[in-house]
Amino acid sequence: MTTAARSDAKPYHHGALRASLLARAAEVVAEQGLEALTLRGLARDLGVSHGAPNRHFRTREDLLAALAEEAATQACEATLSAMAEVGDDPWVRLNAMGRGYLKWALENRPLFRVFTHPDVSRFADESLVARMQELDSLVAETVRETQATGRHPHVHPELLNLYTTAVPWGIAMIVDHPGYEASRLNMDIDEAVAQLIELVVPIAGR
Amino acid sequence: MTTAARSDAKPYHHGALRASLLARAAEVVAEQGLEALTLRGLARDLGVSHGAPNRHFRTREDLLAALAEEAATQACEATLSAMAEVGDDPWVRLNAMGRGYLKWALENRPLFRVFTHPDVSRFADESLVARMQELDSLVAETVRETQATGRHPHVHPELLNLYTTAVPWGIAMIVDHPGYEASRLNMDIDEAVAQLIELVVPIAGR
DNA sequence: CTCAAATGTAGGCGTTGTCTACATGTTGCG
DNA sequence: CGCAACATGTAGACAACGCCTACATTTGAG
Repeated sequence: MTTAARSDAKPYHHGALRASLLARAAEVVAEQGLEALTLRGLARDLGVSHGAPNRHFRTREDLLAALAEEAATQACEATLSAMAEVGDDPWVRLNAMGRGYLKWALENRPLFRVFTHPDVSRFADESLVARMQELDSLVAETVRETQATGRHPHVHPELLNLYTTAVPWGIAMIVDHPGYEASRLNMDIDEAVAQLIELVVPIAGR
Repeated sequence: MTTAARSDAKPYHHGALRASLLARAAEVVAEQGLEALTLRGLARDLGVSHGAPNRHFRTREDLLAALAEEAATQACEATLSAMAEVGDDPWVRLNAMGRGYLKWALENRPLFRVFTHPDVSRFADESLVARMQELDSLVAETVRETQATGRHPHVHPELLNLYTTAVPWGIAMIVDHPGYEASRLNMDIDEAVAQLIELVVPIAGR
């Protein structure tokens, strides 16, 4: 189908090739899986030569790392901004973080799928890993505070932390997995997210 | 014990190439990721020619499907046999299924990683999908029974089911993810699994 | 024993990632 | 303005890969 710019003469330079590569890459991963993502395929889709992507991503792994970076940035931002909107009660804060993270994951499935993909996060660079660990530490600290105020006091702290973080992660993964019928979740997304997180960090009486 | 079972001279036939391919493939996926899995690489590792794997798996996807099949079979078996060891109380049954599944996942991480891998389960054939859906139905039915006897009665049934299944899945995914320090979980695995599942389906007083 | 089926080998074709040399726009600076 | 450095895209090469076909060797049923 040769999607090249049919109208006028195609300019020598694409203009925004790096951003276009990232956008198209997220689409391809979401639609056909990570294995279907090829630099040459992206180049074809965007109407440039097969070597052009090399100017922006020296290797395929560099492209994946950039995708993961973008996704992780958004996920952190969603989690932290949700936290910033509530007060100091650790239960309420933890609940808000869970809702913010899960809602972002459900509303940005292509990007979520990218950065949870085991073969993408493997290529994450240092700055990304550091940022994710910062978020993990914040969550772990908040989990500790909830436990100190009576949440499952008899459970090993690391296990409680694992359980708490596993729920948004697992839910998003399952809903995102091929084979899950999205029709099962044709309810209001905010209500669904609230009900789900309430199971993990109940804040009904607060 | 065939004529040239083992000796200095390499026999013309490998003898158990199909099983060896699957075993080595699970190792490679676990150690280097799915992208590092190549048919030619497996052939080299096993000392056969690059075309030999083609006799057993016509395409690379066929190999992945066989891997997923093996993993799903084991996961189902672990879940169902755990369920068979307890009585009829749906809470106890659901708890046992969760423990059986999670324990299997934690003790068979390479295989678990294979069949939860988004680009592997994509290649699952019909029989595998059918078997997995059978297990899902059984879990969903048990979740419904627990809810009918007082477990989170005000939550949307599909959401409760999602939450319940997400926990073992998410925990195993997180522990399995690159970057998680396994040292955090240097406790008895049965005790850890029991504490985790108890958070989801408490059976303390039963 | 005979011979067909099963299994492994060898080579070829097209695609991919990535390197290098070259071409073409863009920009900073006198 | 002119022009040199730079950024970006093109084109060709190479090795590795999946997968196909032709051929070689072993196994096993009759």
